[in-house]
Amino acid sequence: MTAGALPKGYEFHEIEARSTEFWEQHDCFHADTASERPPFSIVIPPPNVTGQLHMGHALNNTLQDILSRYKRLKGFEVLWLPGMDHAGIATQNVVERQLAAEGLSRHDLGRAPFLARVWDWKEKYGGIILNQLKRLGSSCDWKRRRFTMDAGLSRAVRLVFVTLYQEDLIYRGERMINWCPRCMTALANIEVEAEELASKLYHLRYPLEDGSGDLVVATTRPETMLGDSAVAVHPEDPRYRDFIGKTVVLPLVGRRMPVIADPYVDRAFGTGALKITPAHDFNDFEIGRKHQLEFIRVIGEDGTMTAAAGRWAGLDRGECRTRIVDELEQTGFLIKVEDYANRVGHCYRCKSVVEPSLSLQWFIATTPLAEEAMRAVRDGRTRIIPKKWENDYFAWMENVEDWCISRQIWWGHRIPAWYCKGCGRTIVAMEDPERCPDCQGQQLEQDSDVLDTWFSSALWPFSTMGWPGRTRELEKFYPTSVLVTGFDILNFWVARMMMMGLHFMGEVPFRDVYVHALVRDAQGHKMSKSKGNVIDPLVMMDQYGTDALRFTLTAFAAQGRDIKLSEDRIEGYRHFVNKLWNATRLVLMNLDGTEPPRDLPARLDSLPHRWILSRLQRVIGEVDTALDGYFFNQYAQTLYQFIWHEYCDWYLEMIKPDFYGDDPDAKRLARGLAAKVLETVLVMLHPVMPFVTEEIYGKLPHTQGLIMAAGFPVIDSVRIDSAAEHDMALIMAVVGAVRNVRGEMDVPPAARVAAVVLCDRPADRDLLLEHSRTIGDLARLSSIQIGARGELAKPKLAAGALADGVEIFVDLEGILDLESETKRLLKEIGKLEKELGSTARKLENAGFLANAPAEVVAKEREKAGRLAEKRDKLTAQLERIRSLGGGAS
RNA sequence: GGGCGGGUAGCUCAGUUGGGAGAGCACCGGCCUUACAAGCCGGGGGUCGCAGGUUCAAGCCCUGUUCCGCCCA
Repeated sequence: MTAGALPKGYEFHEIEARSTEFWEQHDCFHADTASERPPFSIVIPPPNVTGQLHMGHALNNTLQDILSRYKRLKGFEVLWLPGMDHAGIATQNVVERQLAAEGLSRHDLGRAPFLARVWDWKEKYGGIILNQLKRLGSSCDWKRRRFTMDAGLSRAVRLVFVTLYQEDLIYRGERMINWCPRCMTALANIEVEAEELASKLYHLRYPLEDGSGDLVVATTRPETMLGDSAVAVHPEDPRYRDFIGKTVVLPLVGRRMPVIADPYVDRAFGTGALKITPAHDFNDFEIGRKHQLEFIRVIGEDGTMTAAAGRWAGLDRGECRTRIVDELEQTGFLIKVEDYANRVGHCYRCKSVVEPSLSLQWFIATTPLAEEAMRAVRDGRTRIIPKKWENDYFAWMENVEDWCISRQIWWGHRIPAWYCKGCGRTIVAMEDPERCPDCQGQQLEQDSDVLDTWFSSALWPFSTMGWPGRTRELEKFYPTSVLVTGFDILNFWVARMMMMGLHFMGEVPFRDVYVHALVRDAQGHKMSKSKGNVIDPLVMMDQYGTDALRFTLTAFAAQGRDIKLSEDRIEGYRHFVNKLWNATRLVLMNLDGTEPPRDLPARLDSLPHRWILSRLQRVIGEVDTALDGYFFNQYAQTLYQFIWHEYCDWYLEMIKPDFYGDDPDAKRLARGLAAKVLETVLVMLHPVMPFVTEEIYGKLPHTQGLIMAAGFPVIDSVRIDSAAEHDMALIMAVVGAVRNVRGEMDVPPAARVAAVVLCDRPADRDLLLEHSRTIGDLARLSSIQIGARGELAKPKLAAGALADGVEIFVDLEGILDLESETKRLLKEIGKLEKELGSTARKLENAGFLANAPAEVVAKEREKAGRLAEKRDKLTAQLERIRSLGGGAS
């Protein structure tokens, strides 16, 4: 397809919509399990079914898309498997809020009708984020989309549960857990976020029963005193040695409690005496078990005080604290109150203060699973990139605690455990049991809890591919090639996938884990709705185009650093999209509807062509290195620099005369090469800017079909041409020198000036002579004379400049201001002197000459010579100007 | 208290084997030069947090120190 002129600006709205629809309709990203191509696979970190696309998703999926498209271009059979998780607590919350608006609770409906309602909601609103991902250009295999509550995945969940139970790796027991009184469910430790609060430290006096004195304890939670069953001191604390074994009387309550000794107590904290509430604190729980203390639950599931709290029963825990403090103060048991900053656990879903609580729950014994998961990273079966995150992974794995997997909600995978009312036996089975295998009783009651959402997410890499079936997907695409994710869920999710993958598949779930940064606002703050600093990716795509957004995120995705994003930057990169578009316009305009030759001559004579091809080969290499090593920012910067500042700024400018000239061969060559180089960079750019590249690619000659089917360019080492690069550098330097003079002297672009170029090296002189017309065009010269020193007369009133040993005089008769030219030369000479100084110091240093590699010394010598020559020439020019009456300074 | 990361131009950041401090944006000056004013050309600007050390040579390696951020207790 050959097209004429392109519209003047890139209209992304229509083009993006068209491409997205086309890709989807033609199943462009469907992975073929029968393909002979080598596999490359990614499973998406499943967004919540309740989710809306935010910048974190945009980054995460842009990076996955870059890898997917890159590998597709490289000839891999790519599977990028999309889907969502059911987000148990979050989704239930959403639907419960809807119900609340109708004045109903889920209990009013009952379990089955409530679940039906959640499914309804899911069907209606649950797919939003997937459409947003499509809009972002994500090249997922959409036909293979999965949901953690799908029948297949649910079966996998059940099999895993049953198997682990049979292996004694899942058990039910009464343990301390974190309880969210708002969500009314247990949480895993990892789901609790510690947040610093300005609170108080209350010093309470506990009198000894025998009247011989008092113990003062310090606590941030005075209401828990109602559940105290001991006071602990350090066994070696001389202050309290005599108290050990005695009995204290709990104020207000009157309970008699022992004073025990335990080395856990921190003598330096508070008073050194610690009240022990075994049912409401993790550490106290351990002490309580060790010393066989009484466990008294005074705070209930809904956050109100229980009957065990006596006359405070029914009060909210906060209210109770106020009342207790009042009463203690009135009765003289409150000694003092200090301000105290402490870290308090909050529910990561609803931000309520969690209540450590003794509770009967299901757990996974994680330690045995963690062993293998650590080994897999240690021996490199899975790499974590950047490597520093391995520390976090190991730190967590080494101290891993049993994972509480039961949740007291309804939306999720129901725990496949039944309790026999007859004999009390627990039955865990793949198929729902009808009678108890022990007593044959039919009074079976299923556990009402569901599993933690992360339980099913932990199976994602293989459950989505059809496990426990032995599918072709698993065969071809497991283990997956890479997992791309944020560090915030490294332990929530990645660590658990490692454990489950290794245990059930016998293989790691992914070869690489690429951990990317968080997207923050321009000030470096986390984006949050409450702060109002959220930049909505959908709005950005609307305003600047998806490619601009994607390119921005990529250009900033340096390993190990957070991304500080602002709208300005997105706008800035939209300019790049536009630049690319306009370069294409220029090329197409000059093709003039012709089909230039597809194949390039083996040998090219023209310098700009040789140069751009040589640079292109190097760029191909740099892009490969960058993407293979997950250096996304480098990938983006390399192409930006090459396209804008080499291809557009120099190459296209230099070949314009060929386009406009009469030489048919030169014209054909320029047309062919300009198009060829553009096509090549488009392919390389396609992974990050799928839309604009697809659109442009279709308009170039010789291209057929979609850009994603084009092969990724391969370095053609024959085209690497150091001589051409060297020659171009000289021409660029000469042009730059003239432009510098013009700029400094405020010569308007329209004014053409004459120049004399003096160059003693014959080879360079020939080169400049050969390209004198190009130099004249680029530097806007009216005439250019080139010769050896002494051969040509210098213009009378000229500004001089130097480039690589070449001396250039720009004739500024009528323009030159002697004073400002003097100033300019002095400035230049000053800069040279400074540089020369540091070089000279090195060369005078005997140690440097003796120890540095010969080539480094030679380089330094050469540099010193060059600088000195330059300085001398400029000084001579300065003398000339002064002799003409320039500034005396 | 422990661990990790960071401090480089006004801002945001590159700098992957130690050997001439870079980019983008912003800023200043000149331009509607027929792809692009969403553009072109030129320019100014840095004691690489601080102090030591290793080395002929340190933004880079080592030690200490300070500030900021995150994680854990």
